[in-house]
Amino acid sequence: MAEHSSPARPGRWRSGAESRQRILDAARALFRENGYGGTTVRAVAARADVDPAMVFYFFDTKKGLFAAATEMPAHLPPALESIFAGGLDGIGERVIRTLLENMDKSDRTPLAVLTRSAPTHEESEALLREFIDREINGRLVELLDVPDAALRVGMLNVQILGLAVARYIFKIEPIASAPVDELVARFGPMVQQFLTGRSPS
Amino acid sequence: MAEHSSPARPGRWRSGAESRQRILDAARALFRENGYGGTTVRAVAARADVDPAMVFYFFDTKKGLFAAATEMPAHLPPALESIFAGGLDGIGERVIRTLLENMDKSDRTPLAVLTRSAPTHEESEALLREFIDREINGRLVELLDVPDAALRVGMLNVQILGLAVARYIFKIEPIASAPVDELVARFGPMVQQFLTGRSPS
DNA sequence: GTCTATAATTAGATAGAC
DNA sequence: GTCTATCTAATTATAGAC
Repeated sequence: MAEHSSPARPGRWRSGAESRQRILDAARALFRENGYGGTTVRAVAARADVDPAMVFYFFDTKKGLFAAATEMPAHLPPALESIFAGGLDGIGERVIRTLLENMDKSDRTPLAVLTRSAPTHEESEALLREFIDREINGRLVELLDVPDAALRVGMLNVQILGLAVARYIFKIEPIASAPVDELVARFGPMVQQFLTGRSPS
Repeated sequence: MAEHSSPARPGRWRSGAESRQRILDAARALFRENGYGGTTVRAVAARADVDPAMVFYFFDTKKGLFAAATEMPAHLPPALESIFAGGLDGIGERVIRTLLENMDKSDRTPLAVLTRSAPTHEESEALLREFIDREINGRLVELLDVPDAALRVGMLNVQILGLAVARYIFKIEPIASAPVDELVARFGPMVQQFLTGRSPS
């Protein structure tokens, strides 16, 4: 929480871009904590230390702010590349590690934001499902090339959502405090098994 | 959605208990869909086809309504008994089947309601964690009797939350539409393995 | 770009008639 | 037990000064 401390250009204390960024950061935090309905534009403005009217200036409507705040982080897709780059071998460990490392350090945690909030039921579903389908499921189903690939990938989705909710939203112990390596060691081989192991049927 | 059809006692169309029940049903549905902040007392009343003032008459405040609506269903604890009754043998299948069968038919789905909604961040955490800790984790940790029991049970929590979110909230396919038997066959042995199998460390 | 002032709406909650 | 009417406060959103 650094107070305004820009030494350059006296008389023009904050750039528009900085205000915009402060608003986005505040919005993401509040949407994640209180959901869409539970978050007010005024609260976002107060936390960002800007005037409520500025929020509408930049994002027009509350929904516009939500859409901007829940945009997927730019640095996640590159990380996803490295998951698939190595092929199926060891993909269980890689997917769990990539997920945890990104969500641990990310302010955005889009999964957490979306699970908690959403202007409406349908929009929330669409946003999250589209992202997971496009970035993970589709490519993984191709890679697996087995008849029950969809179900196996579905099981991975359960792990992703379960970890996100348990670790970041409800902070259920010991999952919330476990080191990444520990969780990778536990979940990685298990994921590897149900993705690439023989079918139970 | 049966319309008022009580043949007894003409002139007194709805009992207080019935109105109370209608309000609770409507509240659960809306809290689950839109969260606490996104649900208005007026909307609940409209859906229950009663006057908004009635909601306050029965539950005093919006929070009181939420507390009543998210009360754990009475028929879930008995079901939990049967999970533990059989001991560790086959407990993986039993816990997954019990969870799915109860949530599939329950209007209450406390997990779904709680994951989505909550008056505040902290209350939501407390409610859900307390229930899971008391009804599942504590007893299971005892039963396991191994040094890393807490982590193994934590992994089960991840499965429970992941299944709940994927199947009931975001309806991610093919998890959402898969028959219970299929999911039990997939998740059951996996759960059994990480609960009672040898430690990976 | 930023703020003041305020319009328009909607929320939770109460009083009291029936 | 149920409804009408209403109060108060807070919310989204806009207009316009600086």
